[in-house]
Amino acid sequence: MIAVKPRYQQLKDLIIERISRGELLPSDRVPSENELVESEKVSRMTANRALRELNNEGYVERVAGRGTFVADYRSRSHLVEVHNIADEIERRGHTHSSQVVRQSRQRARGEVAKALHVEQGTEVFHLLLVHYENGTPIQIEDRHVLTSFAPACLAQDFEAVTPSAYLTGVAPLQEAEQVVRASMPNAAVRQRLKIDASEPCLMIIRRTWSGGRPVTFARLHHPGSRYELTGHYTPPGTSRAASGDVVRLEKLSQ
Amino acid sequence: MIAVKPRYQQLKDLIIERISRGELLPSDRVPSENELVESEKVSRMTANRALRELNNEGYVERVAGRGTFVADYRSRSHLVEVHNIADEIERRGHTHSSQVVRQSRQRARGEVAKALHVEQGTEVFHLLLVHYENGTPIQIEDRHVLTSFAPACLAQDFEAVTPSAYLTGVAPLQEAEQVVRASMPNAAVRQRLKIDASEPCLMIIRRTWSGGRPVTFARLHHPGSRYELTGHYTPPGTSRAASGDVVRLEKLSQ
DNA sequence: TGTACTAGCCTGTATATACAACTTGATGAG
DNA sequence: CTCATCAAGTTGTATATACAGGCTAGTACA
Repeated sequence: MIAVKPRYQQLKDLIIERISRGELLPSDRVPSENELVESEKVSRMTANRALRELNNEGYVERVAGRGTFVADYRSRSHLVEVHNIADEIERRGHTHSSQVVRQSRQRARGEVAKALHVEQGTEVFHLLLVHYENGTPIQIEDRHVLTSFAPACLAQDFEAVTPSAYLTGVAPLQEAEQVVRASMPNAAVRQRLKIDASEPCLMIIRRTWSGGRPVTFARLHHPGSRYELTGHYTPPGTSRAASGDVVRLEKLSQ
Repeated sequence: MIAVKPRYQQLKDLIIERISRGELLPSDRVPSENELVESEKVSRMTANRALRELNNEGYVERVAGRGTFVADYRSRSHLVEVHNIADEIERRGHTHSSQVVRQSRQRARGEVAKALHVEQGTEVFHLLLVHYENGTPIQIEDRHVLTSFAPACLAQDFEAVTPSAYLTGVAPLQEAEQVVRASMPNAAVRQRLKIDASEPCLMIIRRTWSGGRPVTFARLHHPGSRYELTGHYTPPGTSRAASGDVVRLEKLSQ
């Protein structure tokens, strides 16, 4: 990349950088167009383009007359919508509860180490939870988290705040990758989900990145009879408001 | 909506309108900025903004020095990437083949009629295919298509061109909705997929819209042991090139 | 004290202008 | 005939300027 980036892109990168290093937090005020004109020596139109595109891309919210503000991670990334099962359940008007089965330090082995890009034997946090919808088990969350990403992980009460809600608050999750498959669960999973031996599971294996490296790796088991994923796709640009749910994955009511 | 739309938005709407009514087809040339300056009496910067945003949104492709062209439906919507299993398979360097089990007219009943928003008993096309990857069955495609959407459906050779490729060529598919679930298949499905009674299926139920109404409804069955869905999510605006695969669902090699 | 108003900041839009870089086709030299 | 060059059209970027309209805080007035 010898080519010099255009000025408006440099401005965007500058602001994204400040956001992702935590220097600018959600709802913080971003420099106004005129402030950027001053500090970065650009014309107002260039500053306008940078902020406008950051707005379209969901990084910031702009209010005429007030200013530009860092968008909440929640509204920014569809990732979050995908993540928090408690929100999903409550959006359906049901009650969510969860039970922490394990919350410990563990040495990453095999698949986990590979997924998180760490050496075999590196210490990571291990969380094992069962999520319930109206008292019925709906998800087993088997999650590994990089210790450096969320050092306070062991002190959290994950029955009060789900891991994904907590992790989302620690830093913006910038990229995610997931695999969905149908499989027959083993006896331990069956027992925790209260399903019989003939029922398949919908499994989601998800890795999430922050700051350019994978920070959590989760295996989610759902009873096939009680959980499905829905996705809705609309073409880009139908409207700004709708762009937030280019991808929405959630359980259906039926 | 009493408020008058901004000029650049009017230009965008104008061009989107021409595209969606088929007046402008993929790879057709879109009026250049200077032509819009002339015909629409706007400044070049306004025309530039309209075309630039249409480019970001995937409606058109712009090439400096050549012009602006209507984007291919394929590259425009991730929907298509989701759709064509033949492309998926070939991208992995494997060979795709398929067998048409049924290709007929049928009266829509129950779920099908409901999904396609038609009266019970309305005639629709019914397609039943088995797709193979290197000779191994990988998907059963059970699809219903609105007769008005693709009148020539019965004359097609779907072993040569997959239904999704064909339907994509008929008109842009503008919206899609899908449900993914894990379920145990019945004997007929098991037999066609050559799996035993203990293996679950990954089922995808997908509806696709064009011109504001659902036009096809598909139920796709995949053997759980041989097929998984992967999705990759990146934050918007990381780069234009990457925005095409905000969502990419494809089978993993492993 | 309370209310109305206004000045000043902010975003949103629109225009005119300029220059760079790319592409294509035409033109002209060899 | 072939190749180099050039002109014209295109996008991409950047600036300066202007005006409309939203929001807020502080000021003036009753």
